Amino acid sequence: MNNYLEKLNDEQKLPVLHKNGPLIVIAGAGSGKTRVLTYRIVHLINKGVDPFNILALTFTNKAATEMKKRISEIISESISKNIWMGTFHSVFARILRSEAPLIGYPTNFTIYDTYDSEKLISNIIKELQLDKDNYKAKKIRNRISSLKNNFITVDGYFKNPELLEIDKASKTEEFGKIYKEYVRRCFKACVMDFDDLLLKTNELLNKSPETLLKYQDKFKYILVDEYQDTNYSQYLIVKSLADRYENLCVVGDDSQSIYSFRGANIDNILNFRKHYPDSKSYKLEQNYRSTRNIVEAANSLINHNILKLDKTIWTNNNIGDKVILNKSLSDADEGRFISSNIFEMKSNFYLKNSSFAVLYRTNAQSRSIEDALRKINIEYQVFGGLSFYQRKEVKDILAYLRLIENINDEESLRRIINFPPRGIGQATLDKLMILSNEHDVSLFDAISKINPNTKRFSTRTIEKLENFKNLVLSFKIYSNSNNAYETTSLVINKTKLIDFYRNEGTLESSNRIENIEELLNGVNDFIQQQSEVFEGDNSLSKYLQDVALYSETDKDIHSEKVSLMSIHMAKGLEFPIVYVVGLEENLFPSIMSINSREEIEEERRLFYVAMTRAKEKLILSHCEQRFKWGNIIDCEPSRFIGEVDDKFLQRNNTNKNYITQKINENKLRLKKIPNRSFKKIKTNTISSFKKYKINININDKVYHDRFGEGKVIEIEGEGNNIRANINFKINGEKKILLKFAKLKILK
DNA sequence: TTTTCAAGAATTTTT
DNA sequence: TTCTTGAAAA
Repeated sequence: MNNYLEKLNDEQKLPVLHKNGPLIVIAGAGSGKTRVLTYRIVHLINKGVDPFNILALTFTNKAATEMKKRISEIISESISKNIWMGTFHSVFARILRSEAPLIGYPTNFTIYDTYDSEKLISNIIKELQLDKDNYKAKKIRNRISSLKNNFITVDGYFKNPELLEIDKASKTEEFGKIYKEYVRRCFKACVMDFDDLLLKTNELLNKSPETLLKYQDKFKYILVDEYQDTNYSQYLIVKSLADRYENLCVVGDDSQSIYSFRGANIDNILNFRKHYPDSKSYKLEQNYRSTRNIVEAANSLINHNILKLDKTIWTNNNIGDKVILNKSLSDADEGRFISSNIFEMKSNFYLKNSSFAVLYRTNAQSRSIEDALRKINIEYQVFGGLSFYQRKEVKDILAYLRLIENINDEESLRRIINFPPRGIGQATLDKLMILSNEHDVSLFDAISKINPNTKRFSTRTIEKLENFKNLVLSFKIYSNSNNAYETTSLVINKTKLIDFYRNEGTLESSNRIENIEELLNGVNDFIQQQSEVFEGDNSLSKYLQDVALYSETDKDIHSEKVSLMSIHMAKGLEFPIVYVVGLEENLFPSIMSINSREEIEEERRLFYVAMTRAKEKLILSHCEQRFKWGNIIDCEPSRFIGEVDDKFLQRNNTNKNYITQKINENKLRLKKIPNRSFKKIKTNTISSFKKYKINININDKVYHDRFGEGKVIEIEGEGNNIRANINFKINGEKKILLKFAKLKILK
């Protein structure tokens, strides 16, 4: 045990040494917040607190892992592993896994993500025969989510005249009906959505005083990171758990509250002193991360916000370069500026790709940056957007797995009952739904309730349904005595999904096959990890639990790649060189937020977060025109640019070749750009493709790993789509995408 | 029931 | 532009 207290400055030491009772730490960007949390936990343990009695709630799983690692380095891993640490969602999912029966749920409940919930809601809207122009599934889901995050149940909704009035005014009088049915269906399917993990935890703690007491006694010390982004439900949970001992430590920065769309309530942090009158308040104001220019530029921006706690962030660091402000003609131009700038800096300062991050307001903006980086072969990694686990083929296989685990899961069943096609269409599904309501059983169990005499189903259909049922049941039995990897392999083999995609033979299906293989590798990694953990659990059930709460923020940053991500995703991270792109009105601040002062303030905080990610250099960028849905749109510079004090800015005037660039760009646009509708996971396949491109000719004899020996008949397509029609000796004629095929040319 | 095709809609951030 | 949805054809 080294002397950790020496590694803290005076203002950091105070909250670490604070003994019992509530405390709040207002920690400016880059002020060593994680360090304080880490050392406070170490200090508590040092002073005799049992690690079993500590609960630390973080914003991402990665942050938890990171903190655990740091603690392990100071004290031993055998001690630190006993601390409960994780996101609200994962910690309380874990608790619900054992306590769910107390609120009528089984322990093997499935967790729905946003997409699943929306699907279910849109089904309900259809069933209730509501006008879908008025009742948009997405909006309804958001509304349900925000009610749940404010701990307003269905009953609470119907008892609240104001809420009813709102729905009446917006012509969605039936909202309550949808909410009620949604909750009923989730319950019936043994499903919780993200918001339920918090809402049901509150229900559990309210309903069962013994359970509340049990966890109050267990978690004698509670620490909450990123407190500014907690919602009301989370506030309630923390409040009930901390009620007995009041050893609650919350850390956050009101200037970095950026999740109100997810229910985050900045009042939680602003009113902490009111909620806990006996609490002590500490401030961390010294920034260790960024140069003085960056810190002060960011300060000058955030000073435009009215709603904030009083604090002054300062730094002892070097003054550094001024913040660069770039103006480009178009989004493509902006991409080119960034890629060439990265290239230049890399060679001037011997930097790794991982020193750079490009941050944007919306995920869609990554494309122009990706294109530009790809063109000059700079490796990059995109975070967020369509994540791996949201891809169709991956979700399909997960749906099989989830159905195996929880046979009542309605959405998973709907997803795969006819995929790959087995002749069970909408009409059959509708009838099955009626049957399930009649007998009050799940969709899956409704199959067993079919009575051949009632003639609702044809014999042919009954047979198909029976086959499906038996297939799933055989998977289920197999999974009881086999691990997650073996079960997943079995599912992939028996459903012949890879063959299904192989037969399609398109570039897209090749991509899908790759992703399925990637998923299988992921399951294998999981098995490996579990084998290294004491009493590891390699069951399907454990795997699904892990996957449900995995998020893009948990993804590792690759040391040889430039990071591309939304600003939201960049929270908590830092990079030597940061580009913030698309600083234009209606984009940043978003067009959705320009109508209210509060929302503009949140956008400003978002920009503040973006700026303070940078350690050495910060480059801001905006364009005059942007390509959007096939149209060119003129863009005004963001109001935020003008709010950064000019003395910290240096305007970039490198774009001398405006006109030639514009002409070239238009030429490019006229040329049909190859279809890029699928995002790549592995960026390196592109470069390997280039090598193949030229090598193959008609009449070449080739060897393919799967199909064996064959002869090239024709070559067609362009760019990424180049395909060779090959006649294989054993497998016959097949179209192969050169981008992915590992072909050997035989002499 | 499945496949195909055309018209229409959508554009914010995520556990 | 790209994705979704719905109707018509097979």
